[in-house]
Amino acid sequence: MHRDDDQAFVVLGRAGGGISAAVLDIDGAERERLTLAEADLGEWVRAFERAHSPRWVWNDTPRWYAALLGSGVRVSRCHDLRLSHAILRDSTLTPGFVAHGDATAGSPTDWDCPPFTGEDAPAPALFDLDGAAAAAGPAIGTDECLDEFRRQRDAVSRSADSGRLRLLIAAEAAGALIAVELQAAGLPWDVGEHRRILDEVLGERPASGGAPRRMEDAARRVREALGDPTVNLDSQQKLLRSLHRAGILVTSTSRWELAEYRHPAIEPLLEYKKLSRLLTANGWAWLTEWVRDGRFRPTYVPAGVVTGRWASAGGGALQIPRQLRTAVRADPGWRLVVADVAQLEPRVLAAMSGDAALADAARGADLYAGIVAAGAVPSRAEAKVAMLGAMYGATTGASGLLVPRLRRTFPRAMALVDDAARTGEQGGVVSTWLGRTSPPPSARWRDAQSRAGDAEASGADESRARRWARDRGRFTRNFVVQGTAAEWASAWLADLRGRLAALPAVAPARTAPRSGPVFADRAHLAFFLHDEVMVHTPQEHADEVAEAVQQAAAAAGRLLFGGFPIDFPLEVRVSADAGKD
DNA sequence: GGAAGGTGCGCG
DNA sequence: AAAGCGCGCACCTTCC
Repeated sequence: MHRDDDQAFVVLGRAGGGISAAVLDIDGAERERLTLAEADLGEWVRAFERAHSPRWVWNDTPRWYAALLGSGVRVSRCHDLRLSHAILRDSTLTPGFVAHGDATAGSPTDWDCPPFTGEDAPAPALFDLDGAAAAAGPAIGTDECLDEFRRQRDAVSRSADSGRLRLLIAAEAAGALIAVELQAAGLPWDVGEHRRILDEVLGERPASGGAPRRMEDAARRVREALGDPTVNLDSQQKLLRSLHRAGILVTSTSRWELAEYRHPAIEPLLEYKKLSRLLTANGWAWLTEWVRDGRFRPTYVPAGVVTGRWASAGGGALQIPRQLRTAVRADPGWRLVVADVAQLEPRVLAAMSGDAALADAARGADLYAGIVAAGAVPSRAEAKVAMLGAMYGATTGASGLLVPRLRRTFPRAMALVDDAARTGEQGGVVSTWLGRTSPPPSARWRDAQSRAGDAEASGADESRARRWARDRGRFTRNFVVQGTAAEWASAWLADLRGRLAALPAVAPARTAPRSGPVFADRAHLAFFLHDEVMVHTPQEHADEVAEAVQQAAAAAGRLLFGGFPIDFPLEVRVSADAGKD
């Protein structure tokens, strides 16, 4: 795992009819340029990685790394130009960073584009997008990539806080690698258990293709109670009218509002909605479409959310209902180590604001109990609702009422989110701990604000401007906390990935081949969701993995917040394997 | 027949 | 119709 400074970076891109690799030293000076046939890329990367462990620089991680992983080649580090570009373009730490070849700052370039998903181009055309690159994704020529890489390095080194930006960019790149690896390894999914749940909850699936038995049954009871034998329960408008005719004067068909009424139609209707959700979101069709060979392989989209959180595409990976969690099951002889962080966002808020009182309250496993102990509010339930209200910007109701009490007890933490809200309301931008900056307000938003200031502004103009200002304030208030929590989570994942890679492989007889060539013989990440990870591991390494997950959390805390005394306690569970129940 | 918007609900 | 942030997806309706 040594690295020599003469081969610190390799920029990969297209040139001529093949692929060219620019080898750079630690100062970014080019030492060598190689031309490779596409078919030789995997073997060359494997050898170069083993010899030099460089940071691989490429336009867009999924475009390159999915194919490499598929041929069994893993890399330890990369620099994702597209993701870094998005950070540097908006960050207030790099005000001079303007898109390449772009006369007017802010107008989109090749680098401002969604990630490659494999869907906009057939697999054989993976590296075959020469001239069409702009439409389908970021620039792909080696020279263009090298150019952009140097501009990004310059911008970071000139920045007011290059240390934080380097951390952010490295964490983002690690996340990009991990996202591809998560999809390649997949989440072990027990199809039999999933089907058992469907049969039990929904009832048997009729051969004719109609709704399953229990759903039909619930629907029939609703129609009877409403005296409306044909009403379509899936049509919000028709259902609403039918409810009104039956004297149920709801203003929506949401479950929380329906639950407030007493009528024989309510119970079966709530039942119908619950079953219908399971059927349409995660029913038999979902299983057929998304689970192959015992693995659920969604596409993860790092920084797919403005705050830097990950999004997902396909299969609703980030919305797997708790109801189905028992279908997530390790291969025989393997275990799933499932870890989640307790109250990540308020802990991050304590650290980034340097609020020692909130950090004290966060000592131990339950931050909300600590808030009660600090005397801010009487009960845990109130502590939770107040803290969420403070981070989301609640102004009314129980939550809004409690927030001022937090302000008295934790003035520094509350000042940070209140300042972020004020800045947003005034049209400004805010930044996370590591320097990801929120997008500026839209032209529509600014127009609305300036129109409200005109002498002839109507009352409607003014109230709309105020409402939009408050909406934006709640967005920026939450941005700083949610975004910094995402940074912590990326650091956690990245550190954990390194620790897992250091664990030994298992013997061929003990492998999990469905996890793919790179991960079949070792512990690997299998799922990630904001503040939760799952690691699929040979059973004999489960204890070490559990320990690694803990150590990675502690390391992430130190990496972001140095010596500031803040805990990130995890709940860690080790599952049984498919052989037990 | 498809795009766009609304509604509702799953996750954090 | 959430009060109070961020998403993705399915379904219905409207419009072209």
